[in-house]
Amino acid sequence: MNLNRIVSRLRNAGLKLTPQRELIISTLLASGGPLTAREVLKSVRKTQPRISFDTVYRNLAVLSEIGVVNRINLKVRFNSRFEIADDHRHHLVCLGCGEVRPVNLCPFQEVAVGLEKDKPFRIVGHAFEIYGYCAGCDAFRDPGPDPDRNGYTAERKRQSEAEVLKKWGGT
Amino acid sequence: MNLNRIVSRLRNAGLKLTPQRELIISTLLASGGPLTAREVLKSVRKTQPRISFDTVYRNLAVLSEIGVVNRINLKVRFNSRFEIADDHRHHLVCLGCGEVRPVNLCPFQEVAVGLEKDKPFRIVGHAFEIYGYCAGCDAFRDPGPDPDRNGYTAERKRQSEAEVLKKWGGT
DNA sequence: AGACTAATTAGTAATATTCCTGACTGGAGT
DNA sequence: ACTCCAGTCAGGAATATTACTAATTAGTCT
Repeated sequence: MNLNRIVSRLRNAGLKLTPQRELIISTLLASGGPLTAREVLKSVRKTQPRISFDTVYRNLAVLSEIGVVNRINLKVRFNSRFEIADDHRHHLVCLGCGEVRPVNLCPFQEVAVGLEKDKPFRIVGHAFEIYGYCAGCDAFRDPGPDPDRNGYTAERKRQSEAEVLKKWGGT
Repeated sequence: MNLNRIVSRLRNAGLKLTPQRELIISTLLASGGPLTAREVLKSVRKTQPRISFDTVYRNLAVLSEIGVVNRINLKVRFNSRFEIADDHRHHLVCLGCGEVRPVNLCPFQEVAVGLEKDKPFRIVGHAFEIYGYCAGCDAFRDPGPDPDRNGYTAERKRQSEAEVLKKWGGT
C-alpha cells in the first residue's frame, strides 16, 4: 500500500489530507513493524513538534476504521500497535515479551456467512488475536509437578515482565 | 459455571481464594450481562469498601487468563467488559452504542491446526470480535450520495456518541 | 482568488488501565 | 495451633487512552 492509494481511500471516505495525517501515514509506511501510538507521536514530532496526542490517537483510529491501518492487541498487558494494512492479516501475540508475529489466516469469511440473519447488524470490521508464549518466554514458566496445573507462577511471571520491559524500553 | 467449579479451576492454577476474589466472581455470576471493571468495582465495594482498583483489574486479568472469564472488546471506543465464561463464545460489538451481542461461532479450532509448525509458540488463548453498527445506530450514519463513500461523517458520529454516552451513563 | 462548510487540530481535562512497594494472608505441611 | 512462603492486597504513582472546546484549515463551489 503506497501513499497515493491511501489518499484515495481517504477521499472516498470523505476525509481530508492534512499535514499531520500525512506525517502519521508516512511514519507507519516507513516503519519496519507495528508501532505504538507513542512511537508514532515521537516520530511525528520530529517534524511537527506541536502535534497533539489526540491527533495521533484520533487518526490511528480513523485510519483503522477505513481499513488503511491494522490495529493489533487487545487490552492485555501491552499497548496497542498499528501498522499499514498491506494485506489483511492477524497476529500471534506473546504475553511474555509482547512480540507480534503475523499470521496469514483469517477466519472471518467463513464465520460471517451465518451472521446478520435474525437481527440486522452492519459489519464493518473484525479483530482476531491469538495469545500465548514464544519459546524464549515460555522458559520462564514453571510447568509444575502436577500435570493439571497450568503453570501460572506469579513470581516468575513478574521476573519475565521486568526483563521484557527493559528490552522494550519501558512502557 | 458455578462457584465450586470456578474455585477448583483456581486451585488447579495454583491461585488462592481470597474474599476479594470471591466477591468479584460472585458479582460476575450474579450479573445478567458483561460488566466493565468499574461496574465490578462499584458492586464489590458495597461489601468491601476498601478494595482497590488494582485488585479488581488484576483479578479480572487473572481470571481471563485461566479461562474462567471472557474479556470483551478491543481498545476501541468503549471499555473492556468481563463475563463469566459459561461457554466459549465471541461477540458482535456495536461501535455506535457499545452493545455487545454474543455469537456462538468460534473460528479458532480450524485456524489453530496450521499454526506452531515453524516456530514454537504455546497458545493459551485467543480473541475474536466483530465490529459494526446495530440497526439503531446505523440510522445515524449518512450513506451519502456517492455509493463509493462509506458513510463516515464526523458530525453525525459525534451526535451519536453523545447520545450514547448519556444512555450508558457516561464514560 | 474568495467564500463557505465540514473536517480537523492543539491544548487541556478527564478516564481507564497498569505498575510498584511494602504489608498481609490463605493454605499446605508440621 | 504454628510456621512458612508464594500469592495477594491497598494505596498511590505512572501510563495509556479518550473526550471536549474554541480556533484553524482542506477542499469544493463560484
